[in-house]
Amino acid sequence: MAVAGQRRRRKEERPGEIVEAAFEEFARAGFAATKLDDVAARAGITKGTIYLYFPSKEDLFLATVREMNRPAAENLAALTAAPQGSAMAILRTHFAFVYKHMVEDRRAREIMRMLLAEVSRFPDLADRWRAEVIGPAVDNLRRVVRYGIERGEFRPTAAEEFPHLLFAPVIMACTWRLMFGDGHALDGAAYLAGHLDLMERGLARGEGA
Amino acid sequence: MAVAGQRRRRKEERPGEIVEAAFEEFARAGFAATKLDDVAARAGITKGTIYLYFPSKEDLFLATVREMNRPAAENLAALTAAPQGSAMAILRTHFAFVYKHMVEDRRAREIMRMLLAEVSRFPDLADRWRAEVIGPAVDNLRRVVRYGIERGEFRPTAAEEFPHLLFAPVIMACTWRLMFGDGHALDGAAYLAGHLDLMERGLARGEGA
DNA sequence: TACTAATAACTGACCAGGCAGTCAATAAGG
DNA sequence: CCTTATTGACTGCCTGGTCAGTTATTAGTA
Repeated sequence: MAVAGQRRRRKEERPGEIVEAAFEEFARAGFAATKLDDVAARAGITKGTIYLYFPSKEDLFLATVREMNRPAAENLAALTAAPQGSAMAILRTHFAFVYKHMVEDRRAREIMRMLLAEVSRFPDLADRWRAEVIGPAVDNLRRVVRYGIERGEFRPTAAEEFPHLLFAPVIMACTWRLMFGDGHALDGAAYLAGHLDLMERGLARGEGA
Repeated sequence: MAVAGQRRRRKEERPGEIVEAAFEEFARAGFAATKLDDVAARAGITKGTIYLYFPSKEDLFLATVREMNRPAAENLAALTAAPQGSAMAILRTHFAFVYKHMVEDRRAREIMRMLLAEVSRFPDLADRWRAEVIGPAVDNLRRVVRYGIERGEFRPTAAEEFPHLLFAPVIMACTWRLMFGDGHALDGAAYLAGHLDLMERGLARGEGA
């Protein structure tokens, strides 16, 4: 938010500032209800300036979602190393990381809300998201489950076909918080610990097998 | 969708038909992007008639969400009977039911989308939904878990504090389908079976305890 | 250093179209 | 023929998008 009054030329910083402001407005009100004048005001500029950098409201929205997704896609890459050691230990650190980045980070949550709300208007957005973020995440998780099974640490379960079952509590916490606000947030260490505990017992090879 | 041409007076049926049409339009486009002319056209009437029965677009939206929620709230009541027999058996029938009504029923899914998308515009909507639908569902689930623990069938787990952990795969399937469309739907019998299997092993009292 | 010219980032006033909400006129039905 | 459900044309506001003009900044000149 620039100081009012003085006019400045800042070709380099503008796009980022506009996207940042747009994210806040789109997350709050949704695509249709967001006014570009409000976005401009939040970025400390006027509506005309937005059109110097983005050809239309739709393009601004697409750019915003893509930009906000970038860190998720990048962080994901760090998780695809070849597994070694206890599979359960890998899952522990994996989910600790995922909670940090999907439940506690407001941006990731709001992206989910925006995508859910606007899929009908931007159909390819969800497809891209699946291809670039969610798909790899699922594959990654599946790899760890397989590794655990091969290693004799886990029994064979549907989690191999549907790693989503393991991931589900993350989405639940995410959705809960989106729906009922930070005040009723569900997570915290106890929730994660409970998730991991149930998962461990659910996956573990039985004592007598 | 009435036949075009003839004009009819149907005071009794109108509100229901309008709400039905409004649901389709709101679910498709969201609150802000929905045009009352489109709702009217879908209901086979004109915009003016809507205002005979609903004072504003916002009121129509509220009525729509409330109306679509009614079956969920009613069905829920059937599940609150005093538990008896195997706790796991109760959970099985419970989740079979819930999948039918939250994942396979398009309406329930779309309601979730609408609520998620419009919470910032209708803050009390989510609160009411929590108080009347979700809250009781969570309590109900918690009761079953407690019953299983008291009965010695389940070990004490975080599922007592967070029944959400058990419910999470439902939300996951729901969200997945909302996001990626029926074509990529995740559910089916295998998913539910896998969910139940992991849950059973996760909750079960260990062999040697 | 000071002054000028050229460039282009930025503004703000302005349309044009769209849509929520209104109401006098119309016609269905008893 | 009287009541009232329904219509559809109308209004006023709102907002995405435009563009001629303004001004910060840089390059060039003395």
